[in-house]
Amino acid sequence: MHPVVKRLSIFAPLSAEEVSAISLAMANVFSVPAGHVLAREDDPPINLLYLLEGMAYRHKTLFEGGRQILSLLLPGDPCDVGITLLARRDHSLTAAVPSRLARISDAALEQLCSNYPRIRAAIQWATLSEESISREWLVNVGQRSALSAMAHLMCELYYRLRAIDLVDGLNFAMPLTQSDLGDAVGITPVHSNRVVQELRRRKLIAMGDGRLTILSLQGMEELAVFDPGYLHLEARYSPARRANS
Amino acid sequence: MHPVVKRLSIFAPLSAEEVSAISLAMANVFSVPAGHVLAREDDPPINLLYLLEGMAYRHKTLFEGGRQILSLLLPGDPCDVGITLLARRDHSLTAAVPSRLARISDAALEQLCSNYPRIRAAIQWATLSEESISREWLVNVGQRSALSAMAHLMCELYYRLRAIDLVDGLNFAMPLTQSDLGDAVGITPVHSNRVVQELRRRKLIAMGDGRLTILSLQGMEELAVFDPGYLHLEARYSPARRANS
DNA sequence: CGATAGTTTGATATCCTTCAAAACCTGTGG
DNA sequence: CCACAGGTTTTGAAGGATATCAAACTATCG
Repeated sequence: MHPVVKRLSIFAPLSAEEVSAISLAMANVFSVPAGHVLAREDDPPINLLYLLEGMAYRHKTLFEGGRQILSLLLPGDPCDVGITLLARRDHSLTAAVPSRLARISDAALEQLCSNYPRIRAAIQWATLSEESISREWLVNVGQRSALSAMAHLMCELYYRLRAIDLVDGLNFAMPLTQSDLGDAVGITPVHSNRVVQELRRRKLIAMGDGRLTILSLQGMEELAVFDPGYLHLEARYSPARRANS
Repeated sequence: MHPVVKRLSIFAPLSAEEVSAISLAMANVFSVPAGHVLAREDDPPINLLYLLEGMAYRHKTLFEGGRQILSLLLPGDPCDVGITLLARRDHSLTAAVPSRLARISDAALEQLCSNYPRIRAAIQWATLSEESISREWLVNVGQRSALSAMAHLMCELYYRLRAIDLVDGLNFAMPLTQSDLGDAVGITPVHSNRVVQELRRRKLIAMGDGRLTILSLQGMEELAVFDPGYLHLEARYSPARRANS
């Protein structure tokens, strides 16, 4: 299934017509190597991208070398919805692994959305859930210990990848270096390494070769005090909700 | 001028008709006392609010007492655009001071936006700029020292309030307690106090009685390595940009 | 006037950073 | 096949920033 369809289907099932409209709109596909900078801070905001395969991250780099990873983009995630309303980009976007993306023009996206209101809603929903994830990251960095924050990040990745069928049991592709992980949770690469080692020592994870295995999901969730609600992955139109309205 | 109009006018000047349409749509006004919880985590997302006067903040509270303030809302800021697409709220919203707000139904807002496309764009822009601020907060908490982060937050407040004409020179209303400020930059109330004292000692700020004065904007900006670009407050349709397109 | 919230202070503990270097891994060119 | 370069992981030692704990002080308010 098309990655974007897969992603948006979490929000609401899409009709065959909607599915093919999406595939059609995402025709302009290209590939980039690992480390490729897709967009740079201060660039004029022209690219509307959808990640199809691989992984990318938003980040900001500081004065004296510090770097903060702001969010991780997984297959099907929209990269910069609506960004053309801003005068310039406030952060960069780079591919963490060799990735495939689709470029779509502002106009074409608007066309797609106005033809298919449910697609508009689904894309808005995807954007809202990315914002929710950002908020949780702020909690991660501001309130949790390094160990707990790292475990939390790994749990998040597991749930997000599982939702788009990209996990194999408790094992999944995780191409980020320990430095990258550190930059995501606001710690030093050296400390990131020690944290990863501690997780290994506790038999909670196994990691290497660009893959991560969660050995004890329960153990990780307890350590992180992880509650997947913020990912908004439950079916939006669940029976429980329907009963309320 | 209506606070929402003032806020949205930063994006683009609004016609008299658009101005009165906004005022009309925001007719359902109510007041809340300081500390009033406007919406709670896990609540069903029904309220669409606009802050008219005062100050509010989004926050998450943890297991064992920790609290992270996720963002500050100033007059004219939309509170929860689009949130009805989510099954439940992932964070709480509370008023920091006695505040006035407008409640507007999902349908009425959609009506307003579809009648006036420029208003839709302006609201989207306001949402995008709030997201940008959130990203900078992540940098604040993850990468800057407590002193630098606190200075950064104060600079941000100054610029945001200035943009909506709520500063008096370098002095403005800042009703947050030192604890609140600490929860915004991810530090302890005790440390927050020491940081504030250090800023005072360096003659960079004066603070008290619910007001903050920046004594040296340059000094604060240097300490924070502050660049207001992420606030996206420059006129969107500036001569410089027009020349490009 | 006592109660409650916010601010301030001091002493001590701990988490995380910094610095420096070694070990390891992978791809490249000779 | 080896040597080498560059990036990543690992280790150790030491310092610094922030947390924690406990208590005093200040202001505000009914």
